[in-house]
Amino acid sequence: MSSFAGRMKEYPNISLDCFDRDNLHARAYFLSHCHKDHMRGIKGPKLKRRLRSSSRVKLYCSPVSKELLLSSRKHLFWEQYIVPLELESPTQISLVDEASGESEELVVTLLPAGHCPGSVMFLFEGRRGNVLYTGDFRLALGDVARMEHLHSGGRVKDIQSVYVDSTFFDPRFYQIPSRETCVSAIVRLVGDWIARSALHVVWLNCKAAYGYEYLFTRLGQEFNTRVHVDNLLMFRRMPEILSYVTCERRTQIHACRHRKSQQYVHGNRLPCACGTGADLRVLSIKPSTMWFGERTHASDVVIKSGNDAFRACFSFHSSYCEVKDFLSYLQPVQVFPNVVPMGSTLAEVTRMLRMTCRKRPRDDLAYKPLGLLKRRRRLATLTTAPPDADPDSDDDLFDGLAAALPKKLPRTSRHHPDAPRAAPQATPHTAPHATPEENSLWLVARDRSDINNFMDCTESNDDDDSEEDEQSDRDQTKWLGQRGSPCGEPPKWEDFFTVDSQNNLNGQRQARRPFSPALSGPSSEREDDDDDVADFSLSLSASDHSWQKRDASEADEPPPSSQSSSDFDVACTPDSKRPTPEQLARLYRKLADGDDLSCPD
DNA sequence: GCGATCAGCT
DNA sequence: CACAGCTGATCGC
Repeated sequence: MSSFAGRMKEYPNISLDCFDRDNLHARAYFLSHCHKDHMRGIKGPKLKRRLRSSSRVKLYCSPVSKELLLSSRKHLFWEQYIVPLELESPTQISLVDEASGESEELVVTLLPAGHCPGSVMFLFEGRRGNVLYTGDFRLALGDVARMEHLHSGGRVKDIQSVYVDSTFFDPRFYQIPSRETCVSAIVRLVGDWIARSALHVVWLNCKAAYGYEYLFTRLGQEFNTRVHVDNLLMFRRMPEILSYVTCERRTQIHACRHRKSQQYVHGNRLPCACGTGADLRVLSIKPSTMWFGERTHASDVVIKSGNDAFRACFSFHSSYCEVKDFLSYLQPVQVFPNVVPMGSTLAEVTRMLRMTCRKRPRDDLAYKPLGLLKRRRRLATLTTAPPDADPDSDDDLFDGLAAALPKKLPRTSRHHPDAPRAAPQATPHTAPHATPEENSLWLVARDRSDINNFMDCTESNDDDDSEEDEQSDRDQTKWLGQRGSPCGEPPKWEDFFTVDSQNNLNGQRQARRPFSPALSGPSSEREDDDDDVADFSLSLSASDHSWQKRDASEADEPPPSSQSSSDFDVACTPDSKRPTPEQLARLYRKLADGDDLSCPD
């Protein structure tokens, strides 16, 4: 749950995801997505008065969030104040103080966040630096490198602060199975069950208002059916979702809810069939977050939790590993947590986030040639040499550090804070479906952040407290220990998927109840919502939604890598090229021999 | 009567 | 495996 108070220190005249208290005086509002914990005060009477007395204040959000927000009558008063912004379209905004007339210019860009329909991150660029507010997000490893608007001139933008979704920024939540793995597991579980008979139905015990839609659409596609939900109104302009959900109860897949859902399902009845004695076999699936430690061998993605009941892994938020990847890539000057992870403290999460930051302000650090490490600077695909570096000087070698590094570890220079930071070019960090060879190179590329992390931790010894040193040591061990993969050995989530239909789904027959015709009667009080949809068509962009249907041409592509939790079609970094197999083979030979990698072939 | 806040629950 | 959100009790205006 977000505990972000609404304002960023760089731009205190705007408020994000919070609409009460001090935020009542904001010159502009931003809504990252339509979950209630990001809408505090959004329908408050004080805010309504403020809006009525202002001619300039607006609410900026994605077009999908606008639809979702306005689908509730309580929020209709916002309609004239909402400015929907397309994703990845930088927009200049004037923040005007209506009393004094003073104005501040700001450029905002919405980036896909992968949390729920319409969810976005906000990148602000203005006089006080570039600041990224992530809202809630689930991005896979490497996604950040493919976001064009976080780069400029082929380099990562200089980010002053990131206000980050730290829900799972705790090593306990080190890895969470990818979105694709989880959905595939649920699809298989559902398929095994509903194939048994027309009376075998599935109930998805979903909690949040939005976020499960890509699961519904995937199930709808797989089984050529629709998922029964309570209300369609909010999706009326979203045909990609709408065509896979229904208010008609006569379907085998349900995500309907009822105040006493749990007890009805225990009685082998669906929430929508409460009070009837339908002779159904209901399989209950509760999507819930499952996580695995750094060295944990991930177990099942679905777990049997009772008679005809399963929990299935599902996460709206990035894992520790994914958040760390995100921040290590951006290297902001500061990071602030939006959430205190369960069982942690604000101080603890803040301390851990600091380790992903640049260690010194860009203006304060005089560049030190990195000696032994500097040669890696010439590995053009991975790093860019600082402009003032002398490539032939062997002064100021990090001898001690070099000795501490494993001999065969691929080495790279640390980014000079003033140096341009290269966006990945040929790094398969950006390749969603890498071959084994490409994957290996990707691991090399990943080692850049791993080693930077090592360097950062090592260098922090002289200016950080001893407690932090201990943590740094632990992190060094962790990151070096898992070399070969961004998160240890690449987990093959597919291998851990062990829904054994024979063992798990058989042999739990319960006494059947008399079938009730109620299920085939009028489907719902709101069933005619189905008719409301024809005259709208709000297109969901591919980069905005993971449930976007894939082209037929993509059907034969290999499955995404194990940690690619996001299914977004984020554009590749401009000008990137894939290395040829020959180039890769040469590179691996050199790596294996510990050779200098910088010499061109 | 309404809103804010919190505990309890799922 | 812990997210997101509903319900009900309590308090203040």
